Amino acid sequence: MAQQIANSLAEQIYARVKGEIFDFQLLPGTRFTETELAERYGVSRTPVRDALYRLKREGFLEVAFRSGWNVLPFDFVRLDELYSLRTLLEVAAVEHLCQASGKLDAIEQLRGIWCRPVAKRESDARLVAELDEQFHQRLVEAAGNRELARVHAEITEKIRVVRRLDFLVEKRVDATYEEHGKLLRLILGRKTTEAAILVRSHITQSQKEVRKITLHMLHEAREVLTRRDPKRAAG
Amino acid sequence: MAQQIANSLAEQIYARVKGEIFDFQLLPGTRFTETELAERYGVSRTPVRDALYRLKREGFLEVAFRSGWNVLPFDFVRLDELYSLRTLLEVAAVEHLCQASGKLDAIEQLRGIWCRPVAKRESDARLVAELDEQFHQRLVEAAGNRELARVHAEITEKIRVVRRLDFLVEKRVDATYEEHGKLLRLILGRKTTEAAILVRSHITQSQKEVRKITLHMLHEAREVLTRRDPKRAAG
DNA sequence: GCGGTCCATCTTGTATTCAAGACTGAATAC
DNA sequence: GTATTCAGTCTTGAATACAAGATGGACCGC
Repeated sequence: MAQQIANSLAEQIYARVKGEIFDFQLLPGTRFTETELAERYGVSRTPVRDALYRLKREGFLEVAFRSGWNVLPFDFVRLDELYSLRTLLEVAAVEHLCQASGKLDAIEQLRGIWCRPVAKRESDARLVAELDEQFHQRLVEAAGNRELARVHAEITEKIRVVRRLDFLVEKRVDATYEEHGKLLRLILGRKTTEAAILVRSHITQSQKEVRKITLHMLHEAREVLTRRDPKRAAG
Repeated sequence: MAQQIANSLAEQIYARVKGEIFDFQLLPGTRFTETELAERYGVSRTPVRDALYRLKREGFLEVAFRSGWNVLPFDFVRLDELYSLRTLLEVAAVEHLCQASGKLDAIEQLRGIWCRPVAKRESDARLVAELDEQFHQRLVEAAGNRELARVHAEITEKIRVVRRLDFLVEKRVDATYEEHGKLLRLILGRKTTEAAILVRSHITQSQKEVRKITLHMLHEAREVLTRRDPKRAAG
C-alpha cells in the first residue's frame, strides 16, 4: 500500500510559517509575498501556496487578490469566543468521563504528571504550557468522542499564541498544578458536578487572564520568547 | 482594496466535487486521479489539487502517494459523534439565547417560516432539509459566538449527506415543523430548561434515524436523488 | 508645489513541465 | 501452470512558465 514516507514540503512549510507566527517573528500586520517565502525557504511557490492557503482557512492569514499576503491581527473577541467554546467542550468531556462506566486509565496516567509535590514541578513557562495543552487534550480524548477531540485540538492550536503568556506569571503555574490535581481526583471519584464546576472555573480563569492581555503585553512577550534567537526578530 | 471578484477556479471545483459526493455521483470507494477530474472539468490540475486537498482535510477524500485518490466510505460512528457534538453546541446556544437579555429578532423571523398551518408547509424533502439546516444555523448564530457558529457550520456540512435522508419520510417532516415551532415559542418565552430539553431530544431523534440508515438505504436514496439526472450515475 | 495619468513592475491564480517512484502486465525461469 | 522479474506507463508532488490585473512611482499639465 502506498504511503507518504515523510511529510510533504507543503506540510513542512505550513509548520514553519505557523511557528514564525507563534514565535512573533511574523507579527500581525506583516505583509509578504509567496515568492519571498519561497526564496527564504528554498522551495518553489507551489508548496508555499498550499501552506498559506491552509493557514488562511484557519484564520491566521489573509490574501489580497494579486496583491500579497498579510498576517491577521489578534482578534481578542475571537479568542474570547474560542475560550468559551473550549469551556463548553471540556465541561461536556469531564461530565461524560465521570458518568461513563468505563476505564479511566488515561486519567490515572495524568495523575503521575500533575499530582506531585511543589519541589518536583516544572517551572519553565514554555514547558508548562506544553504540558497544560497535553493535559486538556488527553482529558477530552479520554471522553471518547473523536470529533469533539478534533475540534478541541483545533481550538488549542488557535489559542496557543496567548495561552503561553498565561504561564509567564509564576502564580498561574502553581494554580494550574493545584487545579489539575484536584480535577483528576474529582473525576476518579466520579464527582460529576464538582468536576464540571472546577473545569469550568479553571478555564474561565485562563480566559480572564487572556482578557487582560493587551497588544503591549504581546510585544513584551515577544521580547522574552525570542531572546534565545534574537537575530530573527523580524520587523 | 483588492478583492477577489468571482470565486476562484479552485473554489468552484471544490464545490462541484463536494456536490458530486453529496449527490452520490461519486460513491464511497470510487477511485480517481487528478488528471481525470481536471479533464472532466476542463481545467488544469492545479485548482483541482487545491480542491481535493481541502476535501481531504475535511475528511471526505483520501490520497495515496503516487497512486490516486478515493472517496472515503461513510463512517457511521463518526456521524454519530458529529451528531453528539452538534447537540452539545445547539443546547448551549439555546440556553444562551434564553438567558441573554438581548434581542431575539432572528428568532422572531424564524417563526414566520416554521409556525404555519399544515397546508402551507413545504413537503419537498430536498427543500425541507435545506430549511432545516438554515433553522439550526440561524439559531446558533443568534447566540452570538461566531466560533461556535463556525464549528456548527462545519458539522452541518459533514452530516448533510445523511441528514437529507431523514426527510424522505414524510412523518419526519411533520415532526420537524411541530418541534421547530414549539422550540421557537419556548425560546421567546425564555423557558430555558424546557427549550434545552426539547432541542436535545429533537436532534437526538435525528441521530436515531441516522443510526437506522444502512448502506442499503444509502444506495436506495442514491436512486431517488439522482433520478433527475440518471446519465451521471458514476460507478 | 500639487494632482492626475500612464507605464513598468510586481503579485497572485492557473497551466505546464519535470522528477521520483508506485503499479501493471507481459515475458521468463522453473 | 505458477511465481518472479523487469520495463513501461501512470500518478502525485514540486518546479517552472504564463496570464491577468493590481500597485506604485515617474512624468506631465497647471
